[in-house]
Amino acid sequence: MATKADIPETQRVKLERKEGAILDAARRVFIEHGFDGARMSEIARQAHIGEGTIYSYYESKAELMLAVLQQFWDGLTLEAEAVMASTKAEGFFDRLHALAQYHLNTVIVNADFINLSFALRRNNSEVGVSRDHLRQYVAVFDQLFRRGQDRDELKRDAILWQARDVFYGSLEYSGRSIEMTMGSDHRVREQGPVVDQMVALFRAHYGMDREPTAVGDVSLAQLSSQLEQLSEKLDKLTK
Amino acid sequence: MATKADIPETQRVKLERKEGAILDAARRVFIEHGFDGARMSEIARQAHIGEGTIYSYYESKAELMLAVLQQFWDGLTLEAEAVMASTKAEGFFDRLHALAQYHLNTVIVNADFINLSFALRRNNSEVGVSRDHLRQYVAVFDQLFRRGQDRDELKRDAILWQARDVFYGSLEYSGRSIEMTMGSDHRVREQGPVVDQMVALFRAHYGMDREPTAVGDVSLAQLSSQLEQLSEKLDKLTK
DNA sequence: GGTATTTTCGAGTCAAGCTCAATAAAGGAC
DNA sequence: GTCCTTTATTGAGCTTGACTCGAAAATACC
Repeated sequence: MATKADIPETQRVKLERKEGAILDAARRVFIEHGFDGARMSEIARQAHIGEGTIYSYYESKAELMLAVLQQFWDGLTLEAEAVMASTKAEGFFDRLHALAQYHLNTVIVNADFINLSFALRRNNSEVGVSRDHLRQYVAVFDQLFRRGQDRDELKRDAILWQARDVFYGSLEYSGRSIEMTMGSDHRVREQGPVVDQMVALFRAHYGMDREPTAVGDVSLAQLSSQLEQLSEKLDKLTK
Repeated sequence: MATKADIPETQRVKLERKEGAILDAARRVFIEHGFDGARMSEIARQAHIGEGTIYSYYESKAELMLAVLQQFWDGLTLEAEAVMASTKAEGFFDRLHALAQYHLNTVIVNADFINLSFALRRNNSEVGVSRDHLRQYVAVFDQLFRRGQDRDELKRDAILWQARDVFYGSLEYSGRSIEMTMGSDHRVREQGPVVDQMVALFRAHYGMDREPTAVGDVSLAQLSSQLEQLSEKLDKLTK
């Protein structure tokens, strides 16, 4: 098989356009019917090609789904980055709030795709969303968190991987709880408290202690230490 | 079809034994080959029955899988309760540590079953692990948490649902990270820090404020108290 | 022992993923 | 433009595996 570079431009473009049509049709059908419910014949019909043609682009139904999922995760990453870019507020916690809100909603709306991303690996050996795609997505959080540390809004000794696990893990779990306990209509109402509480947890646990009394360069800890030393001196004095 | 109560004891016992054999065989085959990879013929063979017989016990392959999953979650609940019962330490955080360790390991070892529990609902309409089974499992945590509040080890105003989401969600996410980034061999090594950090987070965020020895976490009230003690000492000295 | 009922069975049906030989389209040489 | 080579497309058919169903075996009841 010739590599892409060997094929003239027009041909290559045409092939990629067709591949895109297949991918679009596949995404629509997978979203509507799920993985098992989706028919290859339906995907072919919607892409205006023969059923056999799909198999000259993708080895199997599972690999086609994989391609759809990777496109999906790439889209999520771009959207998350867009959310970060469009957030007017500069502070860490405002941005975290925006990211949490976006992610929780995403998790609920796209629950089936997200589940499939992890379930596929099991069912079909060696077929799973690549680690890189997931890493790229969570990199949005990682960057935000590190920047928060640089700006002294977060503790320096905060552990990034734990914060990441808490953030994405808790929101995913909350999302599942929300969609399990209520119909698809009034989901939005319950998302607020979840996001607020998540931000509150981060502020309390990873945020810098912002005591209003810490005037100048003297911290409360230093004051406390000084007091203890003074107390010891007095103890010696009185004996 | 006659109900169970109408059938004489011997017959009922025999039928339930056969149903158990099917369930056992199904669990083995599902674990080995996954849902799609599992063949109904293989399950029938291992259960020493005809393939058609399965369908007089379970409507479909998906429903059989559902039965296996429910048995699986029931087992998890029992094990979690056993872990709580066998933990010698009475304190909340020691028990939480034990539960976190158990759950993280469970999530890693049974990742495929757990994923399938949520993925199945999507693929096959109306087929999913019942909310009750999941609720029963997380009830172990809920009970522990409430008891911690009763014993004044946890803040009274701590929000149970958030703690639950953080606990199970984060551990599940951490488990996925662990199994994605390393082979099946040395998983145990990486579980320690995850569990420790989870307990530390709970101690800091949900736990009652502790003694003033904690550096960097000194409240104004504590400083005030120290000052008052010092003042008393000075008073005695000057008399 | 005879009959009614229930349970078991596996060959057959059906549906869907996938293959492949035939066909069409495109590219290149002259 | 024509011939030939190479590549892309196609859908009828193959294969596989979940599921059905009529018949037979087992069981219950009298």
